[in-house]
Amino acid sequence: MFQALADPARRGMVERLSQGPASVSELARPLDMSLPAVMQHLAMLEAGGIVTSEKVGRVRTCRMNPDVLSLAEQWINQRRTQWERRLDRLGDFLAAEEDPK
Amino acid sequence: MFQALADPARRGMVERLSQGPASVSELARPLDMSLPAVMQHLAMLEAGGIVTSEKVGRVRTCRMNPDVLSLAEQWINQRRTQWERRLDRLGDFLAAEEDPK
DNA sequence: TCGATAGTTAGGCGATCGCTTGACTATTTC
DNA sequence: GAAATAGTCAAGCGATCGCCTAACTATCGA
Repeated sequence: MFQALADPARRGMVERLSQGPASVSELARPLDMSLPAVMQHLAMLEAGGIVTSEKVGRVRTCRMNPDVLSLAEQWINQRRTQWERRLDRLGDFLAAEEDPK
Repeated sequence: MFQALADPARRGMVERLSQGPASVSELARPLDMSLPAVMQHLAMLEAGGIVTSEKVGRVRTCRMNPDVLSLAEQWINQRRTQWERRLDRLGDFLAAEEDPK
């Protein structure tokens, strides 16, 4: 699912979708790339759960799924804060060494 | 840099590093994988700016860089909240339609 | 100084990625 | 119902990924 965010074109699509649903060709328009290529990217975003889509008539409408994004966000946040807490404890320890009582 | 987080082995390394610096072989130990493979993963983490390392004597010590992680976190957070704000506005709009004053 | 330890370089190999073109299938719209 | 529209399937191709082994270098410890 980080996999899905690994490609710039796909991140572009997510940016577009973050401001509202879009059809496949709308997603494709700014992307200088064939439609099938866009579909493949879309498939990866769907595989990662970041995007869902449904087809009505001949147009497929894609929309973002914030839950999965929030999961990714949490994962990163946990690693980061764990590291930062560690730095803080280290700082405390060094301060205590330097000025014991 | 999302690229760097795309592989499970690398995420494992980041998890390990989030609880403190480690040598290359410490990172490799839980990973059922040859040392050169670990080095390649490490190189990608460094390329993505997520990890830095320095060699003293014969051991290379790796540590996490929270800044870049925080950047990724922000990117995700922005897309997600933008989408959620949109949903809120839409909800308000629908509520207003249903009960106009 | 000799051997063990920690890491590095190089080459190779199969799988996946990112993209293309060409052909085809549904839906509108006129 | 013919032509434009919106999307899909399939095959193929070069580049990159993820992994390996083999060979090598640089330190450290006894």
